[in-house]
Amino acid sequence: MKNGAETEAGGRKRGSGVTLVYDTLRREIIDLKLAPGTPIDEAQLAERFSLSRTPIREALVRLAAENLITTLTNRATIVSQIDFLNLSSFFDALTLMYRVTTREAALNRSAEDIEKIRKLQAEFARSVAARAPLDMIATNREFHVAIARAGGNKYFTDLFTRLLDEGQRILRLYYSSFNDALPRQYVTEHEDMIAAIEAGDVARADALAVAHADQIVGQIRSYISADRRPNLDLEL
Amino acid sequence: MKNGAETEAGGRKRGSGVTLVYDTLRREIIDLKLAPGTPIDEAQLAERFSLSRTPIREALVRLAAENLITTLTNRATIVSQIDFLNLSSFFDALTLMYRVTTREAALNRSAEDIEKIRKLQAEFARSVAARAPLDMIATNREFHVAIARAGGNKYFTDLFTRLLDEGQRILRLYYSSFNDALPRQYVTEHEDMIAAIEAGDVARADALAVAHADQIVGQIRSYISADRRPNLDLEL
DNA sequence: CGTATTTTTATTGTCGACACAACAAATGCA
DNA sequence: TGCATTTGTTGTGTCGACAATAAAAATACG
Repeated sequence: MKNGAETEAGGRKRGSGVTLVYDTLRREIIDLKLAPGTPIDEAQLAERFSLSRTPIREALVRLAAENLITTLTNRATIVSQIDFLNLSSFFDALTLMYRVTTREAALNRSAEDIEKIRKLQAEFARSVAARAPLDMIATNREFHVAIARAGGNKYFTDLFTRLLDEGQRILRLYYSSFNDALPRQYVTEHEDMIAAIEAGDVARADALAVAHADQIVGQIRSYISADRRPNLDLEL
Repeated sequence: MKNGAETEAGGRKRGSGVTLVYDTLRREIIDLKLAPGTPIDEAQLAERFSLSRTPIREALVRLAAENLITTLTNRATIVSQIDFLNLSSFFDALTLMYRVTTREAALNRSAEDIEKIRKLQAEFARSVAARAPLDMIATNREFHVAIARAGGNKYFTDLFTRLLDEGQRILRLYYSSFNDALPRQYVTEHEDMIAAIEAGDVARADALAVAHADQIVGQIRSYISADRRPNLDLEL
């Protein structure tokens, strides 16, 4: 082994290499370990994972399909830029999906669903208490995905997950630089949502989802206006 | 040339092969020329397009990412089954996106948008008049995508397009077997929608979208209950 | 004759090598 | 010096071949 972080080789099963590369890169991109714009070199990755370029390429195609990387034909492929120009569109979409998934959950939740959601909410509360923004973002995502799953509509869950993953990068970008004020408020909002879902109170679930989404959107918006980064990161 | 339909070779540009294969297969799958469950043979496609298996494979990965084909590891890859079990989830999602995109269009439409929409509506009307169900389905799709584009939210447009493409297969499955009663009613509904969008009447646009979606969903539902196919096509 | 086991076969997953395209550097010319 | 042209470099796109795997076929065994 050359060094801990760079070498991930070893006897894997036949189809597993692609998945490993895909999962690893995906995580690194979402966690902003690979900054937007970072060039991706196939040969380099091939060496890192002790694979040929073919499976690497396959993983990259999948990432490109998710719009996590951008391939400039015949030239480079880079980590996709975060699209600050369409931010309000994104927020609209996110808010809508917050609402829809929470409503559906209130309609269709089962006892096991509630249990799962509670467990994830506990994790979320722990992350907030520990003032760990990165964990908070991750557990918050899991919490809402669990709610979407409880709703039982795979199309909604799918669309929502996609949006959350895209948003993950935006969230990390801002939360990680402003980690003083971790919003404990979210914890109680989550508790209220669980109660509304468990009670099957669709209207209340909806209202809470709106409030929660507005909360998050407002917070990010205030970060953005307090920051000058979006103006610098404009795509060219 | 061996025969007209199977050979599509010739001097293409470097990166274009993958796109061609992807587009071609995508269309054939959506048009049900390749029935759900049809096995996909890489070598066979390689020969058909006069390419090596590598670019074919890349196209297949992209189709798999869109859930149009299903790859059974190490064994076959087949055209994805249509998911009749989650049909009502699908209809819920479709209805929601009909509403949202039509609303947004009423808010943000420009004069050019309206022009484009009208042009596509004219095509749609022609297809209905010509009693050409396949054209009707295609132009209907384009009509609604244009509305979504006019809304200006790329996330909504993207999600909606994805749903429409998935639905395309369901629509074709039923419309092509019941092509006696081509619903002329849709044409006037479309006209009303355009009027509401142009007038910026969000509430009316929303109501029309709901009615339109219910219309379509109801029609497909009645086809399904009049048919025994869904019970036969259960996945195993 | 039916079942378990081996062999064959078909097809995928992976590899290393090469061809090509775009950019960068170097060179030639005015 | 300023610009056009050539050459070099880097990294992608494509290829043909090989290895692994799982189903089907063939064989052995009760």
